[in-house]
Amino acid sequence: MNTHAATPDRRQSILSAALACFNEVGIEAATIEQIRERAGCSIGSLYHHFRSKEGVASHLFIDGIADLNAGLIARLELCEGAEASVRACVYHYAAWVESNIELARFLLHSRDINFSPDAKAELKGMYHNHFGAVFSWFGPFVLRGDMRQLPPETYIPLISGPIEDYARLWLSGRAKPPLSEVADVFADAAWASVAG
Amino acid sequence: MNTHAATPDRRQSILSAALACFNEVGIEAATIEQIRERAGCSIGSLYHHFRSKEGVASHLFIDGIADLNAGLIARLELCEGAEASVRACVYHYAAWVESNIELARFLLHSRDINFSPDAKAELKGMYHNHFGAVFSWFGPFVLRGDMRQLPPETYIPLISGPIEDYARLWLSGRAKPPLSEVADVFADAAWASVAG
DNA sequence: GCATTTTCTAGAATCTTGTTCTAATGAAGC
DNA sequence: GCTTCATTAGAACAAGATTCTAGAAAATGC
Repeated sequence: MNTHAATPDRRQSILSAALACFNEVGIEAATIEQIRERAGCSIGSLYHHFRSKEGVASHLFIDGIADLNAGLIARLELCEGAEASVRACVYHYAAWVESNIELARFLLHSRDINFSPDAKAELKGMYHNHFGAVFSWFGPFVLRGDMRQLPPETYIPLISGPIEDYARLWLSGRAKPPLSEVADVFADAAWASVAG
Repeated sequence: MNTHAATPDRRQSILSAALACFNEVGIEAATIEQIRERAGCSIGSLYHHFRSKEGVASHLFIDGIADLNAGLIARLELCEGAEASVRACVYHYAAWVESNIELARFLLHSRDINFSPDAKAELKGMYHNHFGAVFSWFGPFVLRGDMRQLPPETYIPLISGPIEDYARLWLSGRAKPPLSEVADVFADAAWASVAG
């Protein structure tokens, strides 16, 4: 019996297994043993690739946020004008959630990861860069008067808050209409709330 | 030495201690020992009052939601007309968070409690009643045309999503202006998004 | 009042589970 | 063939959640 094959994607299989386990029972209740079994690896292997259970969760979280954010920036750069940009935030969020359901469920469900100092720093840096990019994209629109001037911290809740909240409902099964079907409603509202 | 005095509010002191611990380090990282020490009780006492650590968390969560919801219903009943009612949702949320900061932090931070089947059922019932009450309050406004007709599941995200999102930012220190200062912005947006 | 039952408290013992440690395997380079 | 390094395995360990037993306070019945 080949007791251990150095599968190159062992790392990925651990992440997938962990994602499934976390979504099924929550991060805390998911045991290393469950993840190990599902990934078909040993405890040692798991701890070789990740510092800890939280480490696996952090990775999933950070990679997920990074992908979501990167997609938004890429999409914004194709937009012309304030309204298209604001609406793009909503549509991108909706589309991303629909094509990354499991990951989205994890991201939206788990605000409670005990990040390591490293992970915290990385996340903070990511947010800093992302918000920097987003604000320098939208800044000119505000200066030009295409968008209303509001307390800076309110733009993101106004634009993304509703679709994010709806996504949580939808992912948990408490709302039926798919995101793509209601995205227009939220895009309209987002634009109305920040239009100049 | 009096080894144990049956303090009548032992229960409450456990809840307070747990709330503080949960907010400081998260539910998972908070240990029973920390909670026990802070509450000044024994392990046995703690487990006498609550089924488990999750049981304590569930109680805090359920009581918190119940208070928040009850306050909204009470406030709605003082409102005249659609706009006042919609704005009241926002203002009530803002005011409640500002006067229940610790509890709000816990509620908004912890979507990840491993509720027992009992707690799940109770929560489901609570939501059912609450949404029932809210919808029967707003239903007439929609019928009368004072409010736009939209997919039913979208009203709550539209009205409460932004202020809730902002509250999370504010509670985590990433937004400075207090809720009471920005509540108007969100109330305006909420009304604009559902006005008939 | 006294007896009894119920609620509450205490802390040791247990059991689950996250993490560490040691050893062994395979692949790559020399 | 030898060395080195990444990877895997699983036993050993430790931390912490939960259970268990026993005893004290309060409540209840008489």
